[in-house]
Amino acid sequence: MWKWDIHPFIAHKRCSLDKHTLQKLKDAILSGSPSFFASLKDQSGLSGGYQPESVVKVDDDKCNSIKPGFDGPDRNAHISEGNDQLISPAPGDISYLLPSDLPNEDLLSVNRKRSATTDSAGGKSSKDQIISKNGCNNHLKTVKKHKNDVIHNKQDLGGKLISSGVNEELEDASKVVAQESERESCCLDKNTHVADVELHGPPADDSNEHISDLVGPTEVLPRENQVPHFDNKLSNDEEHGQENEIGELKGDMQGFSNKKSSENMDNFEQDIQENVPNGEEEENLHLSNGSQCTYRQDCLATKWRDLILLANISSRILQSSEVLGCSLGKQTCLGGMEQIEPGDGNNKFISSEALGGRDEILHHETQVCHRSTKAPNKNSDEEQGRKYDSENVVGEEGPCKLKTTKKYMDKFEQNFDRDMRNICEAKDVYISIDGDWYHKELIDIAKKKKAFLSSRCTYGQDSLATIDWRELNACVKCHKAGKLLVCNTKSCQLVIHENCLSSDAKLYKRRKFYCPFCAHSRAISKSVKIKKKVSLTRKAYATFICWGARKESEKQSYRSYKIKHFEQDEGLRQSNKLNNKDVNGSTNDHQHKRKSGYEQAGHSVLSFGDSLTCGGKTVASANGTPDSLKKDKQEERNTERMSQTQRVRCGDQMAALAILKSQGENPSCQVRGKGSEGESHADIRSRKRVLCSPETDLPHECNFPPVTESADAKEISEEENANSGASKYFVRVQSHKRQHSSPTFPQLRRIRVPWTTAEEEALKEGMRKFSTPHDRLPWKKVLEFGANIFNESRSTVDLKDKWRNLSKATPKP
DNA sequence: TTTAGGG
DNA sequence: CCCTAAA
Repeated sequence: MWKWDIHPFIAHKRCSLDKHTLQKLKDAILSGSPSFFASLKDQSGLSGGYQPESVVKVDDDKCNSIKPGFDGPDRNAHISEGNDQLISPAPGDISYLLPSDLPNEDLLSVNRKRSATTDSAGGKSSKDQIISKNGCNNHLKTVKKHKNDVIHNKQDLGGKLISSGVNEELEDASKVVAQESERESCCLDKNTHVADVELHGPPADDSNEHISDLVGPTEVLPRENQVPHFDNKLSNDEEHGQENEIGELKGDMQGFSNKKSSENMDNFEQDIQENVPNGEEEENLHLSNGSQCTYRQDCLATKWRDLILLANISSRILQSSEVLGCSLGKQTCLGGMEQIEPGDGNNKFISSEALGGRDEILHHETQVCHRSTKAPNKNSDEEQGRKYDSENVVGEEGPCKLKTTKKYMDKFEQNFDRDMRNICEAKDVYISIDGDWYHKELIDIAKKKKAFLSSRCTYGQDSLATIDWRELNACVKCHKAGKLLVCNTKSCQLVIHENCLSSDAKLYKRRKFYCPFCAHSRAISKSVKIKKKVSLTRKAYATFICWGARKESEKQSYRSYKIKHFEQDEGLRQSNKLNNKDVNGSTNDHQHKRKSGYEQAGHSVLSFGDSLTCGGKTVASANGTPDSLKKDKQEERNTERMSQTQRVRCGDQMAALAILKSQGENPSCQVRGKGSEGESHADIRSRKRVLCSPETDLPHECNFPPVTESADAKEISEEENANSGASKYFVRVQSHKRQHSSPTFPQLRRIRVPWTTAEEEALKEGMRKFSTPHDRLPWKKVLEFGANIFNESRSTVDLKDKWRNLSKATPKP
């Protein structure tokens, strides 16, 4: 009996026995031999053998209150025996709050109270007042008052209690308890009591006693560990001595500590009041007030257990206080929900929700209590069953607790993970993209959502499991049906009334409604996408600048050659196929030649390719889409034509690098490319190219396919040629900025620019002017001479070649 | 860097 | 047009 709840017992008795018999039983218990109670105490460890008194007691109170119904009663009995007056009034009130302590007394006192509103003739004035005023409903309030009163009384009247014959043990325990209780206002009834005590002043013996009685040995320790925070919160005012202990515990439950004790208390009280059903109370009164008390106590105990479990879980899981708090609240909520009547339950829940955090817990507890009260009459069976389940869990010794806790924890984690996955999947979240921020944010949302949903679970369901509110067709917030907004996210089960959104409903579209969680995470995802796009465009921009800056110069051809070979021979990814097609059709000869050339050149090409792959991003770049390839081709060609100013290029390149760096790009790629190229290959020129060529630097993410010279190019050039002597494509930009080029692959071969007659004439003219017999032909001078006439793409080499061709065509014998 | 020359 | 080599 001492091990476990008295609930079942009481309930059973309640149902099976008539009032008279019950009263007898009560009396018997109350008048039970002290030794018996003493033994209970000893065994339970309440009296002091076991645990650190202070700490243990508090926990015990809560825990024990639930299970060791006996202890409470016994002790109470002791107290009550001598002090009916004192005890019955005040204790009775307290008993509601406190689980086990008062059961017996409660029975008596309560009965008295209710049956004869002014039962406690001997009771203290305060007590009497309370009782008489409030009756059953006031339990909570009364409790508070009583607590206060009790405290005061005890302090003031403490002598009475003591004198009344309260056990010294109790007193001691009570002291300890009181301290603890102060700390741990979290405890259900006790909380209120404690809180009151705290608020009002130093804990009184009475309160302590009650608490101590309630406390059970087994649970004391665990709870302490877990609950500490509560204590801290609540205990702000008066518990300094316990700070040490508390401090230890604090670490665990930070999440809980946030709320304000005062608020909590107030809410708690309100909840209690609200929760206590009048009718039920009356019924209970008839049966036995004591039983009610016990039930409450049990409930409280259950709550307590839940809290502990939650605390454990929370502390272990994620270390996120928020989550923990939520989960706790949730569990508690569960208990309350099911059997509470719609009206009461809803109100309670809402209020609790609004309060959140710690308040929630308290409320839940309250709810639970409430439920319990009702349960006996209506759904006693189910209720009891549930209670048992929960209680068993709770009631188990440390190890068991751990087990269950673990179990819950695991479950919780699983659920959480699942939810996270869902959320992420549903929202196409780029978790790993740009740093941790999004990731964290999304996870945080997921956590909170999870916690939120769990906090709405009903008692019967697995507290840690997620409830599908869609199926329930009930508002997540108010638990009522009606016109509900269903979150558009598939994996999201959130259903809520528009009115329950609390925040701007305008934010949410009715037709395509996303719950606040999903909406926010979606928004984040969007921002991520946009950000990604920005980064891409930025890269492209940088690349563009880079390219523009890049100097093609005469070596341009060289590079393109190289690249071409690279693509062809290397079979550069998919792009090759396309390119090959085009190339084969139009420029077979060239390819072959180039191929051979490539071989001769050595592995420079290969190395180039490697350099591209540096940073691991390159590979992707190789793979391009055909369309993009074509587009890019032109651009690239254009670009190449234009380049000729190295200095400019270098400057621009630097700028581009800077940009890339600013983006967080790893410039290593560029560096690497340079290094590897230069070192591994004898071909200086190729190396130069690599170094300078922005291509290497280009972010491959752009996915611009490599451009291959193809029939298209020819066509284009020809067309242009037809249009005008000089094609824009070939414009050699001497200014700093070149025409844009695609950031992709280097162009294989520059576009052929047919010579115009004007150019030919200029060439002839120039040659006439500058050529000196027996001297090297001054192509450079000629070029400069006709700079304004020659196509920008013309180089000295071109002039030479052209001249040669002209000479061939029209040999001057 | 400029030129010459082979392809 | 491209590429290499020599000056």
